[in-house]
Amino acid sequence: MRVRYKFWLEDGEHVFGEGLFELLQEIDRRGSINQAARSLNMSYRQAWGQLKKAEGRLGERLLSTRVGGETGGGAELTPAGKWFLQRYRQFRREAGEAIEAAFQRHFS
Amino acid sequence: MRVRYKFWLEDGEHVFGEGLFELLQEIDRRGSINQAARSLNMSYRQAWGQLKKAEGRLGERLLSTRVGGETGGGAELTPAGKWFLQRYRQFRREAGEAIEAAFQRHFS
DNA sequence: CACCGCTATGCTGGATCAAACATAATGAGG
DNA sequence: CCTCATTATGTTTGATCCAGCATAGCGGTG
Repeated sequence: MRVRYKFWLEDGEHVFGEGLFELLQEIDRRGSINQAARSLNMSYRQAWGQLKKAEGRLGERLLSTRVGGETGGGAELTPAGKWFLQRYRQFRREAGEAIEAAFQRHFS
Repeated sequence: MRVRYKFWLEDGEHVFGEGLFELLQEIDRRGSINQAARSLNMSYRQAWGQLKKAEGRLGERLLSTRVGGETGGGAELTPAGKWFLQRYRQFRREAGEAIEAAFQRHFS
């Protein structure tokens, strides 16, 4: 038996969660939505939809994108995107550890 | 912006979570699945299904039930049910508080 | 013996959420 | 001007979960 969990940020509606976190992280690393999506084993369509929705709800751009050109185009995080990514990474780590610790204390 | 979260216990599959917790708590308080379900604003059908599934996966009875009689019947927690209820209540509180605290630290 | 409140289940239609498919457009380079 | 990798969307199909309806049986009580 083990504990599972998920958390996310809301502002009325779902705004930022695990999926978006991993996606941004991978885009930051690889420089394109497409490659990030593939590396996370999801479709470009899905990744793009998630990003679009989040940006709409945040009222803020997370990515700046380019179309065409040598590499076909690409994406990189805006300052707001980077801010979220880092904040969330830290939060996520601490929250996850706390949950695991509480689980250990009470079960097992 | 606020944080939302859920957690649950798995043993391969989902075994015990928020829904079941509230349900057990209410059954413990009221002495019947039916009344517990109504007070939680869910159908008896739904409550019963949840309980049944959980018991199946745990391989353990959480309730002992009576059918017929003066009050029509009723349900009360087995020792295993009480054990889960109390453990989970404590775990849940601590985990929730830890998550909120981490959220405060990193956002807001 | 009819009634009441409860346990105990089956079934079916809807609703929501994800996956798959399709297509347009961009801009550097051969 | 054609190819290539990418952004950018619409649409459609499928799958899965949830809600509501229906029904049966039990055992006190009036």
